[in-house]
Amino acid sequence: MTDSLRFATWNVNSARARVDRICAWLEKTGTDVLAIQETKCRDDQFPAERFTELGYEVSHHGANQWNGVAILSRIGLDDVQIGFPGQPEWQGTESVEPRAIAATCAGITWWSLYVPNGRTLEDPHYPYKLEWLAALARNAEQWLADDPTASIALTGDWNIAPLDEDVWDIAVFEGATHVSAPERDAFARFTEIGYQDVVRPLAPGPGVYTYWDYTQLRFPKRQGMRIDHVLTTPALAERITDAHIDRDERKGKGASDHAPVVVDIAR
DNA sequence: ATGCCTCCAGGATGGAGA
Repeated sequence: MTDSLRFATWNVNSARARVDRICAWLEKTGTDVLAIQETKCRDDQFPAERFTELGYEVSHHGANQWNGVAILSRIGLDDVQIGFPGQPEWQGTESVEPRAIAATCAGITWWSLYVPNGRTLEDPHYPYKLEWLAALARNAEQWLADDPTASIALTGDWNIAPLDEDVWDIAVFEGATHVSAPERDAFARFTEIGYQDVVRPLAPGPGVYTYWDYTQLRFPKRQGMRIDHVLTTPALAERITDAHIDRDERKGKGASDHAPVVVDIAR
């Protein structure tokens, strides 16, 4: 029993291809709760037993080979929420994509979010991304209004670099998604309603990233993006004792293109 | 050195990621 709990979020880029690495990482780091994005599988394909063997409870939400989110917890996993009220549907479909799941673990509601990519500024996925974020913000604002002392974390792959220093060369991203003003405004909305980025103060940039493209030697060249974030309510922010990005996990054969983002929370 | 992309479905190669 330590005096702090370890929570994390990680876009694993396939749960099935990454399960050995995920298990090794959980054991090595002593992580209590992990939000996973891009599991890329159906519920029946998710390697849940690999995690239950290690003492974790598991909740997964997936539909096919795209998206997919999960929560693992070894300190209790209650009140699972699949998606959020008003979560937009992708156009032309009648189903909501599996991009959001939450569970309450030791009194902390930990969301695993996979924000739509956007693709290009002209693509229909771009307004979808903005609508998705606005709908999430409306819920997040209401949760805090309902209980100003709530311990809620919005974690995952936001697909937004909030500051110019969050990409290795802002000139390269001229006219691209992830850095556009509407996306940054959509992200800033969460701080306006009271949520705080609890990682940046403890892992300041420049040159601090959570994602490196597989191509063009982006990782060894240190050419990455900070697009995975942990935003919390004020009551939870007060309990953060440490935070870091586990850059080493991006190394080696079989790595995800994202690194885990880790937050330590006082009991 | 941290190293030239990887995942999925399908059964070849193309879509998606960012």
